[in-house]
Amino acid sequence: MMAYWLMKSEPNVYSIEHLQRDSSTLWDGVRNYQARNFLRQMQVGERAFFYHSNADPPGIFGLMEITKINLVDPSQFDANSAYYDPKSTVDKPRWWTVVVTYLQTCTSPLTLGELRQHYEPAELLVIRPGNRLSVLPVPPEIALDIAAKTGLNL
DNA sequence: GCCAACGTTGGC
DNA sequence: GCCAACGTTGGC
Repeated sequence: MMAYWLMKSEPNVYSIEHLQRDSSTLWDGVRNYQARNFLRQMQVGERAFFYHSNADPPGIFGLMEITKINLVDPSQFDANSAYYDPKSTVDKPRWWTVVVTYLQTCTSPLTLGELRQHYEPAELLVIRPGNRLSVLPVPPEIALDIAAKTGLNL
């Protein structure tokens, strides 16, 4: 079944504009087991909303496609990386990720405040108070509704 | 296995 | 910059 996702990035580190310029990128650095488990569920061709976190305003700014899956995140082995994990080994990696490809930038972004107005925290995990996951599923009905509101073609 | 201390996330 | 929420670590 086709699933929809939401993936967070801080725009001063890596924004939807960066992804548009790069076309594709390896989504590395996720170091939370629950988020990693969602990454491992992703299938080629699925869509993910690009969410700007720690931003003004925070919200959904674009759309991308999952183009490569089940990749070992190389930054876990790189002692010079901020994402280095000394407990991870090449034989037993802990962290996997995907490659995402740019599809679209929102004609009108959906801010966190607007998401809170339209949806329920029980349905849309990103608006749950205290939520800290950087990779989250979005129920298909909500994904379609978000696409309609933001001018994105799923 | 418990839990206090600590670190990180991310909205405001 | 503050701080609440939450995950992880490590002593016991």
